[in-house]
Amino acid sequence: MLAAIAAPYLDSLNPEQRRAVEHGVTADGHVGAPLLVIAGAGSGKTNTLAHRVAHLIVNNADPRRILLMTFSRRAAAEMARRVEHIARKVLGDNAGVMTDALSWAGTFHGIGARLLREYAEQIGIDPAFTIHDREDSADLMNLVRHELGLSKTERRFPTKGTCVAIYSRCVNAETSIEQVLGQFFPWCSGWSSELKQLFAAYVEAKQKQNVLDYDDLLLYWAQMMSDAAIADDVGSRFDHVLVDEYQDTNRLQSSILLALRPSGRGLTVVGDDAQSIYSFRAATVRNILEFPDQFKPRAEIVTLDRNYRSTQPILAAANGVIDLAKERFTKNLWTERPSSAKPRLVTVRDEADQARYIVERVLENRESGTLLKQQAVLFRTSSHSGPLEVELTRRNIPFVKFGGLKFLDAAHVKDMLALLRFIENPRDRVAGFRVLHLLPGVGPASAQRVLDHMAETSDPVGALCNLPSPPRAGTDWSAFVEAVANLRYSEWPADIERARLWYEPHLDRIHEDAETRRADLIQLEQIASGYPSRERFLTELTLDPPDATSDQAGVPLLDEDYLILSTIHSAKGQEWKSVYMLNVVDGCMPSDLGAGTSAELEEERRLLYVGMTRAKDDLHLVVPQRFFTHGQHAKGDRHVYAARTRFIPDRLLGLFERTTWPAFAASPAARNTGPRMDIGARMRGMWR
DNA sequence: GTTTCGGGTTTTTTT
DNA sequence: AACCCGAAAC
Repeated sequence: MLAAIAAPYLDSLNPEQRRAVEHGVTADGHVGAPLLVIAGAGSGKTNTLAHRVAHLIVNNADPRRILLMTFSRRAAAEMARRVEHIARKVLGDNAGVMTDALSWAGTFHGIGARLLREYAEQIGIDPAFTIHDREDSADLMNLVRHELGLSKTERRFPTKGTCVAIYSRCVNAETSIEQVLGQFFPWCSGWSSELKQLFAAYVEAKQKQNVLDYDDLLLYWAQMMSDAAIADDVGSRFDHVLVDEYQDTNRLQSSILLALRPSGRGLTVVGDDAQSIYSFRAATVRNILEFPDQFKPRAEIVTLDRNYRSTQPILAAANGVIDLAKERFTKNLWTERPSSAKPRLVTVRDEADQARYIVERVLENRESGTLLKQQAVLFRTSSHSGPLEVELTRRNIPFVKFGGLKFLDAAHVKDMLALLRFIENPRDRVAGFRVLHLLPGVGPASAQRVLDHMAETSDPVGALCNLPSPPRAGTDWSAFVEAVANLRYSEWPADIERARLWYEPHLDRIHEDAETRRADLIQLEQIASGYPSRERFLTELTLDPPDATSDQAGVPLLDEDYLILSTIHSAKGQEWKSVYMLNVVDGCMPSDLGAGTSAELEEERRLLYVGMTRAKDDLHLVVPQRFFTHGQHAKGDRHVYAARTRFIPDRLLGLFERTTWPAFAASPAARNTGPRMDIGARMRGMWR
């Protein structure tokens, strides 16, 4: 066994990081025993993983045979960039060539899609499948539900979204309907036989239409691996498999991993049990906890508990929060970054003051040299940032928002994508339905007839061309057929412009604000021109949608400065100099929807922990006391009083600096702006 | 058959 | 408040 090349680039690492990087690496291509890295928040996890990959490459591992799975494609790209940077120190200019060959870096879903297209023939599927996102899946579920007559039951049947959620959890958690219903959807437990029937029909519909949903990308991959010959073939393509954010993977993903490397040799997983926040997606922290014992000999465990990100007071507060968790975590973080400034727990009157407080602090920071980009506002739920967005717009402060509504969720963007998908895969009924619906005079019945006709033949587009116009579609029909026929054979990326030209009249007719929407479509066209083919564009856009929205139509230019707004979920893995957390009150954190079971509550606690540990120097938790209620009882200035989050009980208060803002309103009762408490509203609220 | 209107229900986070 | 579904009007 050849000793590994020990290079000076490892000198910057601490002993534990170095162990994680060097574990099982030798210069002769030997593949080491499995490795689990427990990497706390801010412990240099990404850096360590990047060093490990670089170290493998420097020691003659073939980068084309390294599989690197990350949580998002953005994380994969960042990893590749860092690997090249590190490898360059040793390999010089060759490093670029080597790391470009790091072509198997992406998400589980992305890698799955790629492998499935490649192995399509062997497993009997058409490689030209299209991929349904969550909303498409719900739409198809709805169509199927309708066909089965489950939409007009005596008792109300679960909504399409709920059906998809149940289905998805069964698949991803590898458990039965009964178990899933009992544990997570108790109000639907009377429907288990109907749901089974529905899911069977749903699966059949997907197959007929040659579409896969998100879950299928994992499920088909896992199933494919149950064939020994294929599993061998796929497994033998890779010498090393590395998985990041392993705490947020589900059972299905761990099955895939195990099938890929049954012995665990060459396998590295990295994660933090204290940061698991995706259990709503069936992720389970048991994956990471049980990982070592899946193999014999056991996997090596390396724990990174030194935090390089946050100051000591910030870390102390975050540790205080997570210490109150029901289960003990595998480590406690420590730091050597002293500071006298405790994180602030700021009480403000209402959400408007909360927005003003943050804007003031943000501008103050910018005055003293902290770019907007180095500051972030985090929140539990996308809509929480509404009042702040209004204030930022009013004061002309640019911002980019991550999480929540996506560019691709806009109806007009979906329309365009549906048309392209329909061209790509004419059997995709959800896409076809959506496109046909755009034609005036065409409703569900006509659309269904057209799609049925197409489904019967081996040449669906040909059938479409020969079909008579539905009764009331008029001249729009021939324009549509012509557009489809032309697009079928046109060249990428020219077809997207053609598609837009066909769509624009409909856009004008359907939407009042056609002008702003048109700008989105032009932007979509620009995004599209960056992809080599229609198939790649559709696949990658579905699996990795651009996740930012901003006050401007497009994403701001890279050199511009802007404030970051993000859901805590989307803030995963990131860090900022200053972090502000909105609505640190019970009902928002924990979300009152997520406070049902104890497990859900614990996850909400970890969510607060994840948010707090994003901060390097400066952390503000803002607690508005009063919320104007919206929704059903949105009349007049009805409001409710909120309490500080239960995750920061009195005994943790010493870890924070408590302030009230604005400063002169030391006690809310001292304000003469109205009664402190609307006791009548509270009493009435008890019975709603 | 399609569109529009009204009443009842839902409720977050995302690949 | 937004959404979904069913029923009446076009």
